[in-house]
Amino acid sequence: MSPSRPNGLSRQPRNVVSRGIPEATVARLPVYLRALVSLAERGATTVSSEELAAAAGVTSAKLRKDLSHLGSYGTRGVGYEVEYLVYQISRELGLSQDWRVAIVGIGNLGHALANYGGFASRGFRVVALLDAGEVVGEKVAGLTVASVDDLEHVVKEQEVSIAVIATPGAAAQPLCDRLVAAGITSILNFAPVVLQVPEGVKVRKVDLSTELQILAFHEQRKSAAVLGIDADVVAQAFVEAAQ
Amino acid sequence: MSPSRPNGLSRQPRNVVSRGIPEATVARLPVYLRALVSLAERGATTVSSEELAAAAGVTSAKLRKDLSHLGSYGTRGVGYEVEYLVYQISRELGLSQDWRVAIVGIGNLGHALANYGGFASRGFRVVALLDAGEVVGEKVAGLTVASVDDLEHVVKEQEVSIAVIATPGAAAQPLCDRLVAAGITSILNFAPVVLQVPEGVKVRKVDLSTELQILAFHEQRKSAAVLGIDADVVAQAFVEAAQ
DNA sequence: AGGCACGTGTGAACGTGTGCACAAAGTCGC
DNA sequence: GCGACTTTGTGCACACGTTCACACGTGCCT
Repeated sequence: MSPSRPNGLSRQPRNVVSRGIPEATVARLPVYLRALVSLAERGATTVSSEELAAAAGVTSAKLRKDLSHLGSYGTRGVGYEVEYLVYQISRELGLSQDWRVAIVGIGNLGHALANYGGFASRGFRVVALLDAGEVVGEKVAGLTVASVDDLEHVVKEQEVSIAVIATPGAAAQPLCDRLVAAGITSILNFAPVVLQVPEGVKVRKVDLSTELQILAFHEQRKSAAVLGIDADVVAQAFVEAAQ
Repeated sequence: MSPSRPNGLSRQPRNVVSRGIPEATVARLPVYLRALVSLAERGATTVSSEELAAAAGVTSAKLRKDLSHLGSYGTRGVGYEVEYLVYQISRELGLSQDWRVAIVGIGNLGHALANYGGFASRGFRVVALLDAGEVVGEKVAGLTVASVDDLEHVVKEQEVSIAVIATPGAAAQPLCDRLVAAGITSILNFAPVVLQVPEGVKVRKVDLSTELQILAFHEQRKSAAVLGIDADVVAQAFVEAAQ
């Protein structure tokens, strides 16, 4: 039964990517990028960590540490050259190439996503729309909606590398399985379910009601705090009253 | 010059709320809740940490630790009673009360959000839609779209406690300022900008292209790894070629 | 040319989050 | 009722992330 194995083996850091860049930093790079582009449009040529941090909503120390993971792209006593930094972050995020995106599920949200201009702006091109309903055959945002029956074919034909799932919850998992089988390894999921995928497939989830629930939690705490009430005590009383 | 002050003072933990519950745990509670409701619909009355964890996409140890922050609601040797746990998590998240939500910006995304059924399901009620364009006066999802000119009035009249911003980037900050001035302290932001808000106001951001960029980063790394190439080396060569 | 002001890059300390492994606590069968 | 089995709740160790504070590089001014 071997009660205490040494088990110091097979430990691979999963949150740190390759030889570099912590996950938390990666998640912030897009924010920096947007802030930089915005600054560039306003004509700025250099920017200090303090300024950029303010624009991105983080502290300057965090920003500097994040950027230091990409290399030493700043100049001491001056700051960072905006254009050069835009280039470096874009490159690191892989935005030099064009990513071909398919949207699965053309309901309200799918429509909105298809028409959303923000995709094209930075390296993302929506190349396929898929649905199972009456929308099939219609033109949406310049593309004809294809049937999910042809999913495998469309994915291969259009060389899709990222899929966006915007279906009702029940349809998401089966479609996800088919996408994975078709070779997709990056999925952005808007459906309110936790997708089960094999190792090597990356899923990111965007969930509206989850976000609202987190806000509600904090809002509730605030209300209780204003009244000078310990929320836990209230909760306890509530439980007892309910019993 | 006092080279090393002890400086252990005025340190208040900001990520831990009140007397309890770590932020990371709060972010997962909605996921557990959904998994539990789904299980309940399938007729389950009790569930083990192992099962629930699988359904929620986390490890069982993490789940147990998360739930332990709410109290001891499980039974050793058996598991958790599904219905009771649903109740406890709902209560903790503040879903016992109805949250009144306003959506600002009724474009493609605003439409989709207004029609999204997932809101009503758990304590969230959309009570106001606001826009500045031609949509004003139209009926969307059973509500008449009001003008943003009346924002302050509508917020007060409808007792809005959470605002959702779904406008273009440029409009977001001014509207945010007005919402905050009108007393809103919880905002869900879909606009592609970092909102600046005073202390005490909680903003959560959902950003489609940010998510795609994070996926692209990992996808890029994967491609390079498959080819047996160190991505950093490629990047370096790329930089040199560009100079 | 030399000092000075400025701002980056980073080592070290701290706090938060995760994973392991097991004792405590409960149930079920006999 | 007692023992074997199951599963929770948690102490501990470690990994990750953030913050602090300052040395050092860079440009500017005299």
